[in-house]
Amino acid sequence: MRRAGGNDAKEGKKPWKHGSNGKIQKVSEQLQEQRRNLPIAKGADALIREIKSNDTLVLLGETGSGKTTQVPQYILESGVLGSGMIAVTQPRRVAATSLAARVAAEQGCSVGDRVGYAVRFQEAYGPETKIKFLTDGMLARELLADPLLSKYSVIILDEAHERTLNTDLLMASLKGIQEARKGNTKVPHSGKGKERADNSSCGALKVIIMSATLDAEKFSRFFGNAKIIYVKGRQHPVKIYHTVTGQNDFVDAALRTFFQIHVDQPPGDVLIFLPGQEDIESLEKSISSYASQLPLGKSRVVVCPFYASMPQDKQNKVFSPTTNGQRKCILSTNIAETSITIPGVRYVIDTGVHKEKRHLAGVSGSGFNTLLVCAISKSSAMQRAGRAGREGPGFCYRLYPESAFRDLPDTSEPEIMRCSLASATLRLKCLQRDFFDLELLDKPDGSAINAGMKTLWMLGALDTEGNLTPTGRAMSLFPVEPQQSRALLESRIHGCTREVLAIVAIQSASSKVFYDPGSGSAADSNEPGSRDIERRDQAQAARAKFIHISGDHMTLLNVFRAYEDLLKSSGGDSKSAKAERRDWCNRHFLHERALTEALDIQTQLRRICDTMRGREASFGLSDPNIELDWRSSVAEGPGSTVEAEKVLKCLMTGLVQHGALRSAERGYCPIMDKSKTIKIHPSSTLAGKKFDAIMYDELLFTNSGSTYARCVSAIPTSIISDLSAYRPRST
DNA sequence: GAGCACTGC
Repeated sequence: MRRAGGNDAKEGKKPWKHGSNGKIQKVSEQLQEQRRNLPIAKGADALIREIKSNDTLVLLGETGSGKTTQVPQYILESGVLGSGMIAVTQPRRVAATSLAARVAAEQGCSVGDRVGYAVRFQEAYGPETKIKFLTDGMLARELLADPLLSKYSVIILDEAHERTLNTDLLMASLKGIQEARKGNTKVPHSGKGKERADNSSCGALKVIIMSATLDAEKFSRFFGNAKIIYVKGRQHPVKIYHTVTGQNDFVDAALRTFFQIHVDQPPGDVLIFLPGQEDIESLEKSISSYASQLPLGKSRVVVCPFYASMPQDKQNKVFSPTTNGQRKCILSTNIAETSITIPGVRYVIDTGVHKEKRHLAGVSGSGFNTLLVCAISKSSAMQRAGRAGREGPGFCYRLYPESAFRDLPDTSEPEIMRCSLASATLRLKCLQRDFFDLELLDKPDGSAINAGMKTLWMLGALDTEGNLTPTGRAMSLFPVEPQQSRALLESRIHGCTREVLAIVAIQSASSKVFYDPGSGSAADSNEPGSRDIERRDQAQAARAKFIHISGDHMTLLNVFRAYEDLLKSSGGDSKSAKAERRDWCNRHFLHERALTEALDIQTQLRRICDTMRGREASFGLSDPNIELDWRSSVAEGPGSTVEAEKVLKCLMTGLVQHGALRSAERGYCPIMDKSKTIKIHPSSTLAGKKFDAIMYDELLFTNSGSTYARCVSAIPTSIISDLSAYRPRST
């Protein structure tokens, strides 16, 4: 067990943890009082009766009902639990950790004792833990090691309406697990029905699906008409306005609406939902410029852009209180819709659009992604409006007519229908299941399922019959995309695991490494235009020293190495060391968050390599004498041509489907779909350059109408033939 | 020459 350290900063003071005994008692009484006043508290006894008499329940609770914090405690206090644990899943890490802190406080214990949590890189639970908050991805991983989830007596899937891929897959698995643990059927993961379950040991499993929207009936039907229980919420009323006609230019409409509010309405901050960075920056400029022309005496406007890929210290501006008479105007992407709550918001302006990423399987498995601006759903619109009513009555201005709202789909399409299925298929194959035999709330198209299978076959993870190979089994151990775990396994043959591991770690970090300055600092500049170009030139110059001629993958390796060197010279957690690292990242226009996350991932992957080392034979990997040792490094050393060639060779085994050849008249053509023409994304170090063949992490089709290859490397001439002649093989 | 919503293992 590992104790949490990182979460304390976010929670601020925790008197119940550090105070005297008397103080603990006092805080606890206040908390108990708050608990008793929650809307769900009135029905607690009835709820427990329902939980006792039903295996599965659907709990439909509005925001502010207290369902997530209270239901696990009711179950714990009612004694229905027995010797097992309660798992409560969340789509997001912050939710899991902060809920654990809250519930531990209400229970009067420390996080990690009776109440704990588990998210990637961070966990706090022990032998005493009865309530465990965890991300849905974490429970999905646990399922691979323990297909009956035998540690748990009750599993609560919270925020089920968000329909994340992992929540959907868990729901499908839980149905089978319940049957198996009752002893009625075979073990759910023996799809072919060979074995009988030895399942009486862990007892029955209760499942509670929690949702905030209209999906309750669908969940209920899925679980054989499970009982639905409704819980009232507690939200302040939000008055909603629609425009009379549709708006062509939502940025301009948002600008005008903001100033109407600013001039006519009483104090309160304004939150504007926009699709992406570009619109946010453009609106930021216009609002700042008009605000500076307002007559003196009118309250000043503080404009706060807010999107996930913004540096952390700039994000913090959103949470800092304004001085008297100022009005904050937050320009945000979807990040403020669910992930983060911003205090002080009284007015919401909803453009009605967002950016949506979608994977298209395409013909012949030539998958590519789209990132397009499109209309939101009704539940998104309601969620956005609700952001104005967190602290008091609020107002929501929708920049579309009421008729347009009525035409919106009820909910957005579940992730399972929009993403690549390769990774999920690999996990299912490890449980001897697949998408064809799995009962799901929504089933992806056959073409999407087949494309996922084909990818795994080309990587050598499945054989021609679709059965899991030893390579596939080994790949599944790594919490990264199959393309990357495949490259990692290949690296043992070329003796460059250290290098490939670093690249895989940085690739799978969630935030990007390079920071592209937009107009971020333009608001306080007199000549925004020239300032922008200057900053961009600075960024390019700072980046130049990392560039590797072969392209983005080796460039990422150089960045990662430089950061590792920096850590060696100024390691430690001292204030000055941290400041030095932050300064270094800022000077080089790098996101420190991406680099620290990559370090965490590197550590995690190394640990998995360590557990596999020497056990290659047990995975059936060919030539068990070649170990997967993360210390093995290219003998010729960093910067050598041999190094780049070996590393790129490994990466290419993962990117076999992501190669393109240059045609004289049309730019680059993907080998999987020669009818298509693609460009190298402008963010790439290879943008505008010409090579015979390239490989890339991803193809992205955007509103500009072009398809771009992102994260691109040139394929060394010596191995171009490997690409077209590729046959799946095992490592 | 031109651009990358949000999560998660």
